[in-house]
Amino acid sequence: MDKKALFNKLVQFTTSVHRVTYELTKDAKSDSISQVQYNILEYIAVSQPVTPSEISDCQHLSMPNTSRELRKLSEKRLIEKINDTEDRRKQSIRLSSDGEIMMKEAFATIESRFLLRIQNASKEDLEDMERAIETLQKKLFHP
Amino acid sequence: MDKKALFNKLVQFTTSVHRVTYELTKDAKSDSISQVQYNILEYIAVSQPVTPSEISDCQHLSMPNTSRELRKLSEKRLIEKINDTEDRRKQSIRLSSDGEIMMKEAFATIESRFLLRIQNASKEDLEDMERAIETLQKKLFHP
DNA sequence: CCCTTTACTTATCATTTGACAAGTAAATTG
DNA sequence: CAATTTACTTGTCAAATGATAAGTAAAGGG
Repeated sequence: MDKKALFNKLVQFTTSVHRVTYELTKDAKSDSISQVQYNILEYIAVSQPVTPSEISDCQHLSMPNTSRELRKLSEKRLIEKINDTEDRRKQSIRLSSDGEIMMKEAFATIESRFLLRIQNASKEDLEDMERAIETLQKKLFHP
Repeated sequence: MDKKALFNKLVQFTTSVHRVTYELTKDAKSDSISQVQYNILEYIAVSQPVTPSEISDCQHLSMPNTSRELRKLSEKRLIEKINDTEDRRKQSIRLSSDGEIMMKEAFATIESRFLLRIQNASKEDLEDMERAIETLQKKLFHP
């Protein structure tokens, strides 16, 4: 098996993944927040509690810009900042109840589109997909 | 197999794909062009010749914004616009020789990082990955 | 206890991106 | 051939994003 050929398949594959991700998530976010703000909320939703530094690292945002966006999300009552009692420089960021509701709705939209996409898949197809995802996650998209 | 469980695996998986894509492509583009401009060039590179309308559709850009970015890329001598002889409203967009060189370099950077990532994969691993990609492409990320 | 580092904030400015209104020119259609 | 549609352009404006300088407050280390 040629590694160059695998690379070319990967390029095509990631293009497909990005396209499908776009289709599943298109307009799933509320109009009241920007794309970057949505990305931050999604990250918080799956990893909470997180610190501003972690958001900065994982979302590839500078600390000043992270701080600004978190302030906006806080003003919109979508997140809560809790001061760390151990290290008072640190903050703990969580979704507020409004934030939880917003993200729950977004995920529900995305999931329903996903279910539509695989509606015709057989039991065997689903198992194949699951195995394929695990293979790639382990052998190619590992950390 | 539970479809909800598969959905959760997919969410994690696409996050991984996006992360690895970021790592492979980070700083691969020249500083002289913006991210959107790079995306357009990448699309042209793999699909040329293309029309401005196709770029607009596939890159999710309005026609006015597509037109502006193509003008900038043209001014930077990275693409060439050729008027269609059949339908004189249409244009055919291709990479210029400078554009070809720029994209060739970018792809070379990305490919070398990819090779580094799979350097320890066995022949069997590579075959597993290829099969997994084909499975997902066919059953999940189809058009 | 000073000095340095870490975590985060504030302020500011430039660039990029997105959106809309209006326009041109060629093709198509009735 | 007039009216409509298609393909693309130009101009303009606002919002989002990115980058940098400077500052605060707490923690850590000699």
